[in-house]
Amino acid sequence: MSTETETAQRLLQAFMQFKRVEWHRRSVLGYKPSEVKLLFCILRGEKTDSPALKVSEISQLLQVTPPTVTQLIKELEASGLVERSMDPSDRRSVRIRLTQKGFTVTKQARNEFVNSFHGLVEYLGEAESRQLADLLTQAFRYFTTKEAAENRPSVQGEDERC
Amino acid sequence: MSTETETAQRLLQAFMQFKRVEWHRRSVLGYKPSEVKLLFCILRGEKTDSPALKVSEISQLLQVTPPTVTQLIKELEASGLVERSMDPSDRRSVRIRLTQKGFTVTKQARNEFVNSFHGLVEYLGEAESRQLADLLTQAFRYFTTKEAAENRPSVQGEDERC
DNA sequence: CAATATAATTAGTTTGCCTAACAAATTAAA
DNA sequence: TTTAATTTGTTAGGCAAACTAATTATATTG
Repeated sequence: MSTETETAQRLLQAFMQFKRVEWHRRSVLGYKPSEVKLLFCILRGEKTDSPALKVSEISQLLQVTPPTVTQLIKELEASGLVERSMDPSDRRSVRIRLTQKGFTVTKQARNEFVNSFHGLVEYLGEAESRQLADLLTQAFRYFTTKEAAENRPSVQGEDERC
Repeated sequence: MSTETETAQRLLQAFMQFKRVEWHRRSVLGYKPSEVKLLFCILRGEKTDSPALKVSEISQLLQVTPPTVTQLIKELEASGLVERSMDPSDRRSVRIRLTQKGFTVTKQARNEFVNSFHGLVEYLGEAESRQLADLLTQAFRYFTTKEAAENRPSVQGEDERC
């Protein structure tokens, strides 16, 4: 077997085994992983001084369909972490922002996550960690462009993700 | 913010974005990803000259619970890709092996996968690909030992995976 | 203004996994 | 040697996270 094929198999193995890791599956502070991800996304969106994110924007950032976002927001609203508000300039749009409680919880969850990744950085070493982040990002690009090419021939743009 | 925290955040970002990549979600040859994974596992198990894998062994290799394996095997059996057979030396055990059709399909699916990873190796470069595989494996170890430590204090062994 | 397009939601489905409860077979104990 | 405990696999049922299709409300355009 060629060296390149062997490397390809090693990579495949590594990805398959890694996919099972539960760093993202565990609930944080009693909220579901998907909810936490949405909270992170909203927090990021609020950093900019533009108005709060719309459902459609969140959908693009998280790369999930609008119904998924609506569902998650309903849950988070019920928990009192986010608020809906109508956009007066386009009353079809719904702006989502964190409540005070939501802000606190999100920050807390973020801390937990970053801390656990602190551990990983210690384990791998600073330089290796950076390299891993870079390589993963490159691999991500490879797969997404490949998928895009396969699913929707000749479509460009919209590569912003959360 | 400290450099280490910044690196931790970069890693976190990289993982979160990568988690969404669909290299594993796409169905292959009309079979569900989870089914294909199981097929790979069985193929691996058959390489050794020991008897065909038992449900419990597959469960350990794939790191899923036995009911999950039973379910998948039921599907694969219905599609005629695998066969159950009783182990005469312990009639509780069920040995799983690929049918001729199953063997063909599995090989084909494997080729598809490896080919797509060929592309990744070309994209990243040989050396970088190897390093990515290594770093992912290390990260995998970090997370699994961490999880093990958190969930079941002081348990060792059984680190073989598929 | 009528037709069409867009934003969000509702309803229902799929995939992948889980836990709980159990039957059958095996092993250990009385 | 029955009885009790354990192991192996299965069934049943459920939950999380995503999807598609259809609906409602609002905007935009011919």
